[in-house]
Amino acid sequence: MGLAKTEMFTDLQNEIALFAKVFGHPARVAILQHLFKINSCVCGDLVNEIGLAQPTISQHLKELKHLGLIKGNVEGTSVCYCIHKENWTAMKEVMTQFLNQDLTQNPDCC
Amino acid sequence: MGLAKTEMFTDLQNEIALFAKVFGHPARVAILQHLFKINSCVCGDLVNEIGLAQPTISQHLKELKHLGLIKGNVEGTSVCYCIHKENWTAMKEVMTQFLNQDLTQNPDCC
DNA sequence: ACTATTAATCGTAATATTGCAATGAACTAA
DNA sequence: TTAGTTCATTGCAATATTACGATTAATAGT
Repeated sequence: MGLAKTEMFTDLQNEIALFAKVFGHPARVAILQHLFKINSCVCGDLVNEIGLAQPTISQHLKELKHLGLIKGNVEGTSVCYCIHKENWTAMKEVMTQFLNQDLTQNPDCC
Repeated sequence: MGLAKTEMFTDLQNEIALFAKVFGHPARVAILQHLFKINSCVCGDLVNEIGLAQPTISQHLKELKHLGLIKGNVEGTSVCYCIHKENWTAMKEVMTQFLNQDLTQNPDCC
């Protein structure tokens, strides 16, 4: 199949899964880390920084942009990318709530 | 290809990606949320709770167990699953650091 | 206009993921 | 032992993802 049955889950569950999925590839993790690290926005330096071909990086950037986590600005022939701060913060809120579910409630059973 | 070139990324980047990947499916998100919610540990109630077939749930549980996020105990004919608290906390630490990268540093560029 | 540069898109091959029917393994109860 | 229950595993079909060469589109410089 390879097809997630999203209709049987809540909006929140699907939202968490979508965000998590985009972090589920080390290249996208590396791209985001680099965008956080570099003071100015970066364009195709990412292709050199990360060792993947230009079309591959472009594809990963597209996915990140599609989820709203980064934004890109055309500057001449190059494109400048950076973190979309508001959306990142909103995403962080959702993911943090998921990660911080209460562990103290139940005694260990297994 | 369909094959992530993990060797060109850091251990941390790969670790984040692996954790994120397992959260990248709503069924696994739902399973974890249910394990957090239910006071006692759950076995095949998950099959009823979530609307997927038994082999499918079993496969998702296997992935969660493989990453160490849950543990399972055989109890007669049924198997009791619950969150692996120590590992969950360790994972949360890694993911939280990734999510909490500093946004205040750079001015918006785009 | 011509060329170079940069990045998106297209097309395609290789691999991974998802879902389930069928089966198997382990235990329980009679 | 036999039958029933529960869950894991196997095998397979459908779909998704990843990666990149080739091409295209847009801009800049000459």
